[in-house]
Amino acid sequence: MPDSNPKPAVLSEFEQQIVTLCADGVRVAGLPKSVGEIYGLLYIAQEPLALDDLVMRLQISKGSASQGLKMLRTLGAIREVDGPDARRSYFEADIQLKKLVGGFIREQLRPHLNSGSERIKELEKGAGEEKDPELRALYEERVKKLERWLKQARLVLPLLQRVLGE
Amino acid sequence: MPDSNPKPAVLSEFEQQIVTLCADGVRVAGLPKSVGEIYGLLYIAQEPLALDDLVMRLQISKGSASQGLKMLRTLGAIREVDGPDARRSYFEADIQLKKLVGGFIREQLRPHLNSGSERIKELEKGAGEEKDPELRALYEERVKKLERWLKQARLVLPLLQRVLGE
DNA sequence: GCACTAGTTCAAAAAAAATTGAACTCTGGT
DNA sequence: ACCAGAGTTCAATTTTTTTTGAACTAGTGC
Repeated sequence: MPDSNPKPAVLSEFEQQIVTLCADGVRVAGLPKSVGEIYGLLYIAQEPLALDDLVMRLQISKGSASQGLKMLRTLGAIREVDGPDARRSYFEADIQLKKLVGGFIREQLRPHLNSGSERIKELEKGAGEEKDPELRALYEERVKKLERWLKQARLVLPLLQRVLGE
Repeated sequence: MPDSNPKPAVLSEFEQQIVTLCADGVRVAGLPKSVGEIYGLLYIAQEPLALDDLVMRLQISKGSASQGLKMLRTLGAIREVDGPDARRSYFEADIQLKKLVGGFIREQLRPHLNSGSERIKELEKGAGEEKDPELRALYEERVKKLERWLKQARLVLPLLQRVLGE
C-alpha cells in the first residue's frame, strides 16, 4: 500500500538549513555532526521519526543513526514515543534548552570536573614533595589556584541551569 | 658558557602532570592539545619562557609552538614580557580564570552566535514561505524557539563573566 | 652587505575522530 | 523452530584536525 503520509527521501531547503544549523551548533559543544543533524531533523519534524526515517532522509548509515540516537537519548535531548508501527522506536526532540544544557553538563562536563578533582589531589601531594622551598611555594600556590578554578566551575554550572530555567 | 639557570630538557613528574591536566582541560574547550601543554608549562614555570624553551621541554615542533603561542595570545591567556635575552619574546601565563573564559567567549563563542543570528534570520523567511498553513505554523514556532535560545545564550555569557569576576 | 638567529608560514604527514557497512542479536509472528 | 525485520556493534575506511619540518621573512650586529 502507498504511504498515506509520504516522507520524501530528500530534505526541503528549509529542513536542510535547520539540520545544518544544528549540526554546526553541536560541533561547538564537541559532538559529531551527525548527532546535530539527527537532532535538527527531529526538531523540525511534525511527527516522531524512526531510525529508518533518519537514515533515508539524512542519507547517513544505520550505524551512525543508531549511535547518534543513543547519544541524544543519554543527553536527554530526545525521547522515545509511540508511533504508527509498534515494532519500531520513534523519537521526538525535547525542545527545552534547559534540558539540553543539563544533559550536556551531566554527561560531558561533570565527568571531566570529577577526574580533574582527583588529579588535583595528586598534584597537591606532588607539590609538597618539591625540595626547593621557593619552588614548592610556587607549586602549592598554583595548585591552590587550580582548585579554586574547579570550585568556580562547580558553582557556575548549577547557576547556569537555573538561569535557563525557562 | 654554561647556563646559570639550567632548564632540563625533560619535565619533572609534577610539571608533566600539570601540563597533561591543562592539555586535557583545553580539549574540553575544543582546542588542540599542544595549546594546553604550552599553557600548562607557562602556568607552572617560575620565570617567563621563550619559544625555544617550549620546543625543547615539551618536545614539540617550532611550528606548533609558534601557532600555539599565537592562539594563546589572541585568547589573552598569556602575555609577552621581557626576559634575559632581548632578542627573544618571553611569555608568562595569565592566571585569572576570568580572562581565560572571557577570551574564549570572545574568540570562539561569540562568532558562532553571530553567524547563528544571521542564519536564523534567513530561516524566518524560509518558514514564512511554506505553503501548508499547519506546517508553516510549526516552522514559525520552531524558528522562534531558536531565536529565544540564542537570546538566552547572549544573556548568559556576560553573566558568566561577572560571576567569575574573582 | 652578509651572516646569524628568532619566529612565521604552509604544504605534506601523522594522528584522531567520525562514519560506514556487514555481521550480529533480539523480538514477534506464523 | 524458523523467518523477517529493527536495531546494535565494531573493525575497516574515510574525513577532519593537528603536527611537523623545511623554506621563508625579518631584525641585529659586525
